[in-house]
Amino acid sequence: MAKQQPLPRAYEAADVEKKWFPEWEKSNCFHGDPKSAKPGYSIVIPPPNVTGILTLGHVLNNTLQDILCRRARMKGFEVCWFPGTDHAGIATEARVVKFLKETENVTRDELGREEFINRVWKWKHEFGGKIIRQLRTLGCSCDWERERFTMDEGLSKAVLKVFVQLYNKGYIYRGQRMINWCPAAKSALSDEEVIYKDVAGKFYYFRYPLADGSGHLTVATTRPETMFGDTAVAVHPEDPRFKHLIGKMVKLPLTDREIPIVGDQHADPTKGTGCVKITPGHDPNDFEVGKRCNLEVINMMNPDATLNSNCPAEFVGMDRFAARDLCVKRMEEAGLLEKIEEITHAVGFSERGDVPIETLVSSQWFCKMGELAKPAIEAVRNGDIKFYPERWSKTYFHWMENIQDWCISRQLWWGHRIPAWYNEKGEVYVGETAPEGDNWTQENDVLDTWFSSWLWPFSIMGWPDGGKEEMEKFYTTNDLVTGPDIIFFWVARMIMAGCEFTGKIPFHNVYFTSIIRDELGRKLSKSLGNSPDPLDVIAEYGADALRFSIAYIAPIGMDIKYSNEKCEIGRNFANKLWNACRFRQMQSDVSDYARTLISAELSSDEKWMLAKLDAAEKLVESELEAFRFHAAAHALYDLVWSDFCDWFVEAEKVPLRAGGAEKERACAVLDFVLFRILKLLHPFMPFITEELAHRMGFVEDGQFLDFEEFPMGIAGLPSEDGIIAKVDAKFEAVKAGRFLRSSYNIADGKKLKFHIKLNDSAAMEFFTAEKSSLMSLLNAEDIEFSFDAFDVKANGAAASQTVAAGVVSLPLADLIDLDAEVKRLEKQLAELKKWIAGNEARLANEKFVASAPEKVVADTRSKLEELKAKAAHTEEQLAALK
RNA sequence: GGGCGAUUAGCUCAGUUGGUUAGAGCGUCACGUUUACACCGUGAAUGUCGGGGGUUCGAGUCCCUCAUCGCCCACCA
Repeated sequence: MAKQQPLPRAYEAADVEKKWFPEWEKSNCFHGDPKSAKPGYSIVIPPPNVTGILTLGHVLNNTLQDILCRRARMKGFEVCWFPGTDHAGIATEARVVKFLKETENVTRDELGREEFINRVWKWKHEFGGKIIRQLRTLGCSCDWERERFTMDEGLSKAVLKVFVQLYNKGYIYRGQRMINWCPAAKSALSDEEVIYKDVAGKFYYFRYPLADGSGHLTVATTRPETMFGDTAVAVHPEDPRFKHLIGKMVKLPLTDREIPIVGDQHADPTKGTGCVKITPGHDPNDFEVGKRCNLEVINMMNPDATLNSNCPAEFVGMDRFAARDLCVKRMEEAGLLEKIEEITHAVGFSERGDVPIETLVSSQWFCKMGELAKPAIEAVRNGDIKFYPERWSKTYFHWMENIQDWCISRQLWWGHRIPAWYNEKGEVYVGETAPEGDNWTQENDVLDTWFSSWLWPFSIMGWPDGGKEEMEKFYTTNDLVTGPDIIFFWVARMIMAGCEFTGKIPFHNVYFTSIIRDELGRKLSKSLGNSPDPLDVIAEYGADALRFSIAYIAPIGMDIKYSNEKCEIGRNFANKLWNACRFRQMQSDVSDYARTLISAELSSDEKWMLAKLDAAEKLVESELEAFRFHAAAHALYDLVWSDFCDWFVEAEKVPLRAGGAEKERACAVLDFVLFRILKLLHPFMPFITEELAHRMGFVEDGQFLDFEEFPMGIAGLPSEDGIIAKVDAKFEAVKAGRFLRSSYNIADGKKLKFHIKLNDSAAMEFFTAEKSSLMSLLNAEDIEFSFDAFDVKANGAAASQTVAAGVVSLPLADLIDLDAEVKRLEKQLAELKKWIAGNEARLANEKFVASAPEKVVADTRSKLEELKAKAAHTEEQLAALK
């Protein structure tokens, strides 16, 4: 055994946590060796943005992954947790553009493409990946040697290979289509990057005069400024009000253009005015109408959402919102504004830029997804991949079964440049390397960030060129832990990529975490200022406290309402554990029994404790197996605080006081239990458990808890039938005695005499044997056992409480309030009678007896007997007092 | 419009396939410094499990319905 080191009085997390991470890294604890003989276990981290800093969302996510990894390590797996970061095209480019403006007052375009990209790399080396360092503070046991970045050479190679492969297969194509455009990033976006928000808006009713002067049509729109892109007005072909007008022309106000009235089923006679202005260049529906009716497509906007030269002169260069106001003003002046209605409507915003997006027709690269989705749907449907909670598979199927082509090109510089080249003849060449000859120019666009992220589970291992051993050992990965908000962006696409490029699913289980909100249920965000910095929280409470608290409060598949005070759960728990160990150290040096089951005779309390521990170990294992982290945390909390500290440690003070062999045995059991608790708790609270395991001398220097066996039930548990019930009955009597004491406001410190009436000789034997234990737990001066009720006539009044084993009485001749005591007993009796009546009625019901399971009926019968006995005791006490 | 989720003690939430008296933490109240721990101990109080209906011997748990809140998806001028 290692020598134990004394513990300070209170647990100070900071020093301990600072100490262990370097130790673990120095000893290479977290390295996943593909050559190992152990079975492999792997997780890939959801790569945080390289620009990112640690948030509570990351804390939750990575704590859970760390719990899984450390547990797997303890269970004997060769564990590899692959860490890394994502280049996050739009976010990073925007971040660096801002940085360069602030520091050097230069713009992206002034620098030029090559120099700008250099600056981004420079920024990345200097400021990026902060989050990776912060994850260590949290204790994450990633294989840090394997940190990767989505723009690393190897991962970029994977992107090119995949692009070319899909292009050659005919899945990737370039085309003119209606896409989502972010005016802030000045780039195309995928459908998933558009977030719809309900905002207050206005519905403008405009009059478009008929060209022949015979009147006007009224159209309603929320986007007046797009009228400069109008190329028709549509009415329903069967609408009696307007069908005769089809084929006529209207004069487009504020312009000198005339546009036709067309008949199309898109115009719904029941909505608005029944007439719709058609802007094929800026609305997906209108685009379709345009195709059907052969209309011209006019783009009336610049990339930054100012109006372009297709608009009247005074509008050119004007921002879209300013243009809207001016447009309305001009219409009003022209007497063509009929009315304005206030409405709330859904407007698409850019996820990153947080500005309203524009839909417009543009030439972009797309990836057909239909065929890719098929095996990915099947993998989830047939259970090869399981979602936790399962219901997310519904969301997955819905999206996958209606999957649209993916717009993968972005008009950015930071990212994987599309490996396509054009020549003067208008030919296109797509390949992993540039074509021969110098008349080729490369495509300017880069790929969507997710086009590299979807390859993460295998590109991070070295695919396609390297990483053969890693792929062999660690791919398919075991579990993925991520938020449900990126189920489309990332999870679904990874499954498709895994199936397509490796022929294997990328992971077996997906655990979707909760979303963390503030106390008021609002999303955490920088702008609201309700997003606590986890590093501040760690500084105040400790990383273990934060980890444990967040696991403890994280329900499966629901939002978490978080506040810093919640971390008190974990902090107090850590302190409790610390002091339990400190108490043990105060008794004697730690024994050798910590690693082996004790062969000596055990007390009932000790057998009880081992049985409880055994059950808790099995429970924690089964909960973790089902990804029920919070249930596992609760089981641990109850085991340590309630079973171990409140009952067992208090009970063991008797043998500890007795000294000699008694004390030795008690210490041995305490050590055995404590060591197993530390191991069980280690995945949740790695720092304090490691510290205590070493300080207690359970683990030698240079050894670590990660490589101790994870407790999953005690082999060779010394069993005794009904031991838990027997000891529980003793504890029930203790509670009853304490209740009586408290009812009369007698200080805990005052020694009292108790009388306990026992039901039968078995109880008598057990309670008599446990007398010193009972006296200690009750702080009694003496306890008298008897088969008879306490003799009130001879000894004066007493307060009594009926329990399963009999009746606990506290003689209080002088103090007792007879009336109050009678009232209390009558109340107890009335309650008992109520339950008796209920149980009797149940048993009198033939259908119950006939159809309920035997065990339920038997339990009801024995419960009834117990209740009747209790009632009889209570009546006896009552009679004696009267 | 479609889908999903939530509604249990003052607050935050557990409650696995229906089974006897629905639990915990925080907060509240009372007592307390006896060999760990005041980041503590002992005890107490508090619930028509959102409303209504149904299935069942038995419903917080299953079904229907309504209400409120939240999220996701959907092309709606």
